[in-house]
Amino acid sequence: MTGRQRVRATDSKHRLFAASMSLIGERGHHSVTVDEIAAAAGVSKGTVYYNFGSKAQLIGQLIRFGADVLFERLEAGVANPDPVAGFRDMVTASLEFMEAYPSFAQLWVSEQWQSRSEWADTLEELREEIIAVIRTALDRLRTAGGHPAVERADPAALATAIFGAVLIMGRDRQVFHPERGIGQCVDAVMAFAAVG
Amino acid sequence: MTGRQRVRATDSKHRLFAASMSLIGERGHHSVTVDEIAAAAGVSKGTVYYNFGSKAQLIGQLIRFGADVLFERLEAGVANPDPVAGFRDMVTASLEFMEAYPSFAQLWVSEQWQSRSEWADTLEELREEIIAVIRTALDRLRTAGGHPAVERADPAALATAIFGAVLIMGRDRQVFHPERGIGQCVDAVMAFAAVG
DNA sequence: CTAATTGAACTGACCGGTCAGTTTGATTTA
DNA sequence: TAAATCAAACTGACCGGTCAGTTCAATTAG
Repeated sequence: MTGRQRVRATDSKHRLFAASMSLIGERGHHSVTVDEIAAAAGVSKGTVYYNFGSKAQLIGQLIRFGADVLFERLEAGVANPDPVAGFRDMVTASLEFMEAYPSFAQLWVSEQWQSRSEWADTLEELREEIIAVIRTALDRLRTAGGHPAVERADPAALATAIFGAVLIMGRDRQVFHPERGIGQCVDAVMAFAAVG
Repeated sequence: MTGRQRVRATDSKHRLFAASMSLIGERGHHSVTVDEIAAAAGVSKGTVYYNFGSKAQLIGQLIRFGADVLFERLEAGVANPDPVAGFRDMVTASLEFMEAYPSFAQLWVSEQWQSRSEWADTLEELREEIIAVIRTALDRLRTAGGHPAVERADPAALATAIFGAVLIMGRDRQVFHPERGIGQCVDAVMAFAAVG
């Protein structure tokens, strides 16, 4: 409870978080072992279990942490009074987030559409929230007018398409096209959505 | 090597293919065991190894099989003389394919962006080919004119965005929104791409 | 006859999880 | 001020279950 005791614990947790983040981002959580994570964090295996209880809980906390950061960043986009700029901010924030927390995108892409996943419920909730945010941004574009593409399609389906485009765009950048700048990706999504 | 021998072999292979397809599509290849696949195919475990050599090779053949079918279907879209209709056909064919072979989408989504994957090379090649097909369709839209959104953005990035939108759309349908028709999804992508 | 298949037992590597013991450093005691 | 105490933090050897892959004698089918 005192400050000094927390120093070691917090440090280990952070080291483990960081190690998990990069290892899982690169290779996926299935092929990363707890021993590897511990080694990469410069900590013993026991410490992982002391701090997190299980591999699944470690990943669960990783997801929850990532979700908090993501929504914090998305809010900034929603806050922008200009609908088009707000939309752009939202897309940019998403891609920046994926760059900063690569394992989040990896986990999402590999676990979201699997019923048996440990984190299926958390991820599904999260997905609904994100779709809701996108729909809000689309609604604002729609009421602003001048965006026929946005006005035409089923809002839920359109939001899913945008979500997919951004998610895969971000993941693709990380793995295959690191030379592709975030701006370039944002432009492609904006052009795609014909709201540029 | 003779015809009659192939009859039984092919039958077992098909049964195993079909079983793998649905099990992996539902739960992901990591959580599906060889014993389960054999049982679902109504075949002994030994037969799996007799016919495929290993789990990885079974999945590899699954991927190659799926790829063949996919490209066969995509060709139909590319063949359409009208660029817009061709684009629509391409998207429709992709979504129909994903519906018919759910594990393909599952494998893709969970393995494509992972360096350590057994099938990384195959999947990467495949991805390049698909991006190329999408770019061809986009080029035709561009030369046809009247699609400012398509003309504006970086072709490679735009193709990736479309790829992502369709992939996630299809997977989302399978898992979360089976009530959403393929037509509805196609409309959303077309509206998104502002080529409807 | 031969290729294909069966099924059941077996191997062994891998890996998540455990736990008895050790380290650390702040606090108390004499 | 130095020894004793304490609890949190940490260690790493070890355990046990799981599962891919093997083996093989027996069986079936063309």
